Amino acid sequence: MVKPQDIPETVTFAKALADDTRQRIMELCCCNPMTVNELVEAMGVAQPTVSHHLAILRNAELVHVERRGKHILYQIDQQKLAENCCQVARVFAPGMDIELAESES
Amino acid sequence: MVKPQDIPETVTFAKALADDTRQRIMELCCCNPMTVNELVEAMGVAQPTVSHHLAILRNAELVHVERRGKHILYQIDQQKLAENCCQVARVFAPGMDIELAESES
DNA sequence: TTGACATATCGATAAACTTCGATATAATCG
DNA sequence: CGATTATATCGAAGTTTATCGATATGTCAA
Repeated sequence: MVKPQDIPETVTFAKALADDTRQRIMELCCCNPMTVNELVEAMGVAQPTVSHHLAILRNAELVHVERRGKHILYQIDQQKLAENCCQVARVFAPGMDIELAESES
Repeated sequence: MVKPQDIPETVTFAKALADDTRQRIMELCCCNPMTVNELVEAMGVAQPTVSHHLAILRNAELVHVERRGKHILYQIDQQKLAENCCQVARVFAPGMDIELAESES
């Protein structure tokens, strides 16, 4: 129910990435948690717009979401993101070997 | 200069991937060259539709194109595709180490 | 040349997506 | 409780995108 089943994961992933505003949001919260308002202020777009993009990233399961009092913290799920990148490479470039090694945890 | 604006490469790449029809085309020609007609027959969509998607893949520089007499052969540029995957991971998941090693050459 | 085949481009249509103002929901505080 | 703050959802407008029929371009063969 959470994920429409006909659409391959690689398509959901690519669609989630396929917008400049979304990529800018992703860069902002790739390495530390950000509230929606912090993202709004950093981005210079309306709050519903940021919420909309965050919803898409949530659906693609590319972000950690954590309620912290009044605020909600968003942060990129780097593991998921990297795994999706590897999956894309495996499917469309099977002749290349892509390895995922965590640098720390 | 081949790339028009200040749209990041990662956005062009993600947009090129962000369609189911296109991903099916990409799977068909990821490992061996295919003519447009072969793709049309395998896909069950109209020829202009396939040409349209191939143009998008060309713009993203994700395919090799080779004229072979009357036919034009398309094949995924696996190297480029894998490099783009790595770039996406580097930008949005810098805490993960992604390595690209060719399995053959 | 002409004709046949392969692919690209054009133009129209419909569906999907982005954006934002207005409003609803949820949590906190007094 | 009511007021305030933070975020999500709704609805509309504008933009982009996918699709396909018609047509143009390019290539080969006779």
